[in-house]
Amino acid sequence: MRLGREFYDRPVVDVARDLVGCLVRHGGAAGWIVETEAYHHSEPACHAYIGLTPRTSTLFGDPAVAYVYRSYGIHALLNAVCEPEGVGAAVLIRALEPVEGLDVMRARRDVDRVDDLCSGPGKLTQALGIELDLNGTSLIDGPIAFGPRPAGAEEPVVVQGPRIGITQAAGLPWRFCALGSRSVSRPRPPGLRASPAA
DNA sequence: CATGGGATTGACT
DNA sequence: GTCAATCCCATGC
Repeated sequence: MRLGREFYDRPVVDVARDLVGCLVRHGGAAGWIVETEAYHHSEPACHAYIGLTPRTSTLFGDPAVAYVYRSYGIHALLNAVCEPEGVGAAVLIRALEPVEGLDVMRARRDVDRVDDLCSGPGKLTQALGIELDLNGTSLIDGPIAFGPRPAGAEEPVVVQGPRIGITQAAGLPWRFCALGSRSVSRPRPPGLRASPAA
């Protein structure tokens, strides 16, 4: 079962929050989303901020499509395009908790520890076998599948904080994490300040 | 056509 | 904590 087009055709921050706890499947492996970030063309951290170019055409296109791009020359990062056509917005999938196909993930990543398989945006694409050729493919009937949290599964406690690894618009609290997951890309979840009494 | 920067990771001090 | 690796593509000459 997959999330429908209407799930993505909404404000991108809402989609980012609601994706935490959902399932991603590709290449014989799957994991629960435990960390996401929202990006929107109105703010400078988003690739779509510069406007419509060949690179950003996926972001401005139909929702329910995968936006995959290369970061730092090395890593493929997976996003789900949101909001109506003409709005450049997407949710970056930053971390998963491995659920299925652990052996395939280990073979692709060449690491053993479960917590290291998908605990970062570049790691999870490698673990799932997602590369740039999947940019622009449909999330409705394409190779990458996003599924809902199973009925009856416990709803994750989602904490919200500032996005990671960016310099522009760093103050926007558009990052969402499942509280308590050991697979988030940064050890300390946002909102949990290890603050001794001041 | 040359250049520079980036939504990262892993290795090393 | 620091730092290099390395590819795509937007921008500028």
